Amino acid sequence: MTQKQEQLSKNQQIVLSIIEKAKGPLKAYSILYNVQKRGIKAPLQVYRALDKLIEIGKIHKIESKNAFIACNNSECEISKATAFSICNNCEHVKEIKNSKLSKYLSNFEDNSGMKYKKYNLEFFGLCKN
Amino acid sequence: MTQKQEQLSKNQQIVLSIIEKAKGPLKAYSILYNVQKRGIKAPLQVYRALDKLIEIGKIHKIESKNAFIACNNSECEISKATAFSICNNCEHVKEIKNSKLSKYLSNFEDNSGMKYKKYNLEFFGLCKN
DNA sequence: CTGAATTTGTTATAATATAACGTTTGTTAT
DNA sequence: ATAACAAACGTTATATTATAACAAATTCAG
Repeated sequence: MTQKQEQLSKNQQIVLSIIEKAKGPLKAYSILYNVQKRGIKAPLQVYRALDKLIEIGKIHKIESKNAFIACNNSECEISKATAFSICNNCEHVKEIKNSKLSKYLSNFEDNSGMKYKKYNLEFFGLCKN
Repeated sequence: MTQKQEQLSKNQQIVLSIIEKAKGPLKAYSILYNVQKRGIKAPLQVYRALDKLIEIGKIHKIESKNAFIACNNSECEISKATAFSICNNCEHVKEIKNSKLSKYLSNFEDNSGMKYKKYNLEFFGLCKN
């Protein structure tokens, strides 16, 4: 039956732990500098780990910032419905958990008849500053 | 009173016309190759025009593709509420005009109390292929 | 006209991301 | 255990996307 082990590889663990410890989204090369002491030397090693972590939903990419953040949604296995709140002033980013919003967007259909399998939403504003 | 002229500069016109003629989103360097015969030689000239065109809402950036598309929303003066439909297969991209959706998102508030001034939404799926 | 702001042109470089190779490790079926 | 396959690794080079810095030209309100 082959119970799939779904265990992260070494590089994936290293990259994930850095992202999870961070207070905000991290850029790929900033991750790279942070993990060089742990043996990861090349951008590609970071990008490969990032790709995998995104694929399994452990992290998300903030497209408007080219940065990566840990998933804040405990049930998120595959990230196909993501929404973020981004402060234009302090750069703070937070994943929005809102079941009404996610239901609304997951069920959204426009007149094209196209059925959407995935969405990414980024809100911008100012937090209390 | 200074009726602001709001006329596009030469480079801005050139870049805009290329984007408007295109069937889909264009990448910055693809725009550059397309306008070299018209005297624009350097990436920065393209990026500056793009920045301005985005600022005044004539075009939008598709963040997940690093590509630029003409605004499809005649009333769009400043792009602070954008939604796109993206086909994962044929790469077709279309701006979604849906007043219910835009109202819903423009009025969205989460528990953080943060008021959002801008959003960008990208839907992914498959069109008829 | 004049000063301020915007746009331009140009060179160089920064930042982000992937191609192509061969090797190593992990998993599954026999 | 071991062969076969898939996944992850390491490495070098390079592609792609975007901005810094500076000086000159243009536009425009007063």
